[in-house]
Amino acid sequence: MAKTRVLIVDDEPNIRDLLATSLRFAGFDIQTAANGAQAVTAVTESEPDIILLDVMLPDMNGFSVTKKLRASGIQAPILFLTARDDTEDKITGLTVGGDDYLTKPFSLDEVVARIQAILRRTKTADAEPSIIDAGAIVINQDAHEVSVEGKNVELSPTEYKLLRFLVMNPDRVLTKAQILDHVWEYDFNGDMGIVESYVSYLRKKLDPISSRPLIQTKRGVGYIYKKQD
Amino acid sequence: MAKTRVLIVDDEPNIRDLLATSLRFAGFDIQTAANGAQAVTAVTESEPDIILLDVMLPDMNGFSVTKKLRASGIQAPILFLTARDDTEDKITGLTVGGDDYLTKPFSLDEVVARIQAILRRTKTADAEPSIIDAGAIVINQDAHEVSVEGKNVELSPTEYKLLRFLVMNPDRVLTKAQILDHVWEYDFNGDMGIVESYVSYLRKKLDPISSRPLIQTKRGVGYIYKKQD
DNA sequence: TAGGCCTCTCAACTAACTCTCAGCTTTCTT
DNA sequence: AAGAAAGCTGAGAGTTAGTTGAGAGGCCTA
Repeated sequence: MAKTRVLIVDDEPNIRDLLATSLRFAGFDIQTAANGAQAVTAVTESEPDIILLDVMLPDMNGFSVTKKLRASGIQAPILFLTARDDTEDKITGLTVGGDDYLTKPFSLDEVVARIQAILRRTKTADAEPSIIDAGAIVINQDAHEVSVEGKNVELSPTEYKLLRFLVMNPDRVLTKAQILDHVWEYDFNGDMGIVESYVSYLRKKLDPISSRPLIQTKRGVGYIYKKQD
Repeated sequence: MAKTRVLIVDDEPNIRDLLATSLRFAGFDIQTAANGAQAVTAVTESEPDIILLDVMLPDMNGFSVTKKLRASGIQAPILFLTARDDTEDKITGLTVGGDDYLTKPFSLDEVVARIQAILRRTKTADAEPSIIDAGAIVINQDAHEVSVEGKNVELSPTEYKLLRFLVMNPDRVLTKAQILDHVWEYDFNGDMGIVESYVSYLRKKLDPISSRPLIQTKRGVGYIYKKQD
């Protein structure tokens, strides 16, 4: 299967680069545009499979761009990016037809997860549930549910994202810096102590119902989740 | 089974796009026309299974278009779209046969439901009632009746639509934005607090007669209805 | 025109979550 | 064996998300 083509439309170069780098690494084929006009040009040159679109662009807003794109016959789903405080009025009517939105500042892992969720839903008509099955831990992404050896666990949003990141990268040590960069919002500026805290929270919830410690510490390096012992 | 072909006839590009995107995602094969003349041309090219027709078009009214379509031998049922303040006389006489009408602004979920209702009625001669059977909750769409574990519940129109949307997407978290975009009329521009209010109303009616909480909150994500626990 | 249902808004309240910090334990180094 | 570094965790402050009651206003029916 060819690489999925993603078009990133955002006027802030920082965000654009952050997304481009991160998504390229995640295996996507990336194109970027800094405003609505460029976006319209870009889609005609190479039709993307999905579009990441900032709702507030210098030349036009999300609705106008969407309209122009749709008018050019583009049917690719759109993941809208909005500022936290835009979220009441600006997004209504956006999550139609497989589209979705994400508020800035987001976490990189969340962007990838959303893209995959959208593509899954739009590609296959009747989407089978998206399940990450990694041995002892099974995550149902549609229902946002986690089970350990068959038993359900209730997790807070951050605990969920952290565990998902660990489980999606099994048998690999992830440094605290990597975890911070992927799981926390990109403008988070506390220290890595928070990762330790949340690993602790997870262990407190997971280990009592598991037959073995699930998240292991690699001292001086980071944390690892192993599919089997 | 091949995809159902829907022809959308409306002069407002916004509405056309909204409908096209939404219905395409719902699994229909979409064609569009901006006026009566285009509509007549379109139906001859590819015979639609159902037509969504705005009653007030720039070049001719609903009666004329219908007459022309019928004259070309098209028997597909028509779902008329009318403005809220259009008086009764604009509609009377139109909804003969399997036809029906819907007032603007409508909700997207409602459009899909109506289309399916019409197709059900016109396709199978002896219409068996359309029942959504999702575990504890059973919805009879023809009778607009809801039962929880066999017991009947009276719901207001909005409560009904909200519950239907949740029940038609079981075991999947639906965000407040998705719910707002599908269940509420497309021009609604209040905030998502209303979804919370209506979930609260539903719970007050459903939970007392149910053996388990039916609508669960996924904090930071949305709401979910699970077929079984 | 009054009464009743319905929709929607608002605000108080509650529960849950995020993050920081400090003191503790474990592991490594010399 | 002692000290340093790294990691763990409980407590708590501050914030945010979700729930619910009260009520304004619209619309329909009697």
